[in-house]
Amino acid sequence: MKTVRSDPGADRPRLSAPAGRVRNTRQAVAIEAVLADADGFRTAQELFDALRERGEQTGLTTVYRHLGLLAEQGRVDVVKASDTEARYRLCGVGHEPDEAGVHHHHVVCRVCGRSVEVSGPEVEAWADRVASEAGFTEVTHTLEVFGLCPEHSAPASRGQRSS
Amino acid sequence: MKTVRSDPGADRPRLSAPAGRVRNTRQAVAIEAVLADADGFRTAQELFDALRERGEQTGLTTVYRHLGLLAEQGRVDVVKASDTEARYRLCGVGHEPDEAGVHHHHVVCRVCGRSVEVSGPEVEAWADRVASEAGFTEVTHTLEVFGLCPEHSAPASRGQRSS
DNA sequence: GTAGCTGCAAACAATTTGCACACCG
DNA sequence: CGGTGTGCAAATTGTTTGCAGCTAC
Repeated sequence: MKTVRSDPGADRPRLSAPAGRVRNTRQAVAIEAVLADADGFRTAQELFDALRERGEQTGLTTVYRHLGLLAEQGRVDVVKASDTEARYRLCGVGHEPDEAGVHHHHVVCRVCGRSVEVSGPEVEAWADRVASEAGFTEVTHTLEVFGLCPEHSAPASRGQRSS
Repeated sequence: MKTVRSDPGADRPRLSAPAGRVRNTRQAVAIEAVLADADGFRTAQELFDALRERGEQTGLTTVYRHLGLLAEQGRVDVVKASDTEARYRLCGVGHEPDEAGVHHHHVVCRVCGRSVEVSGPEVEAWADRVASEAGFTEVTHTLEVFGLCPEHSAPASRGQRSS
């Protein structure tokens, strides 16, 4: 299972590199860059691959390490698309050291991994309510929505698309 | 040479062995039995262990096999409590070959694994709505709620989380 | 009697960790 | 320079698969 990614224009302008507390190493910047470049969720392997395309021979280990670090800091969101596949994505929302990020969820395209960030107060409330009704406390929840983005939606009953 | 299987006669407590398509083997019955006995989510390992306690020397492989089979048939629900841990639980709701089961979610206790089944039409609707608004189709979602059941909730100490 | 189960061990895939070396600051 | 970041390879873990024998029907 190899996703053939033809990334046209592998040229990447220097975007922000606000490492913060991590050393400003080439790899750290590259990883955040490739993460920022992908507006969808990607697996560590995909990121590693993308990194290589850029000419950055980063090690898979390092990718994982930074991914975990970023996730811990709340700078990336993680979803588990399948049993053994975790997908990461840069998260631009506030992430105070204390905050750990605002609670939100994603609608992820099953084909391209592109995603939309959504905050659903109703869902939070619902989860809290049903759990409380059952006598549960310290309620947390995980929620991910998957689907096909407009670009990859199969024409069902509307007009068929030529391409 | 395999394990000494003390099978005095054909002593088979038929609790619920409506396998349907699986052979009515001792292991199949035992697995469903132990699954039915546990009213909470359990890992394959835990089930395997419980099986042993009953004197059924079932192999871990077989447990996984039946678990996967049952999950495929919609007779068990699966939640991924952690990255690499899947937990299974018998599900009593209808499961037509076409239906694939009624969509529902669970509130799972982080301590004992006990769970409550909940159906949240609101959430389904919400997920559908936000996804549609984003132009997504073929929407599916995964949602699990974790917490502490009344039995494991701290009655006095309210501020338990400090980290 | 035969095809489908069972189970042990080896295979697997994603992720983590140990350890030696390179680089940032 | 000092310590942190890096990377290769080996270790881990939960789950799957191959294959020979056993069992249900």
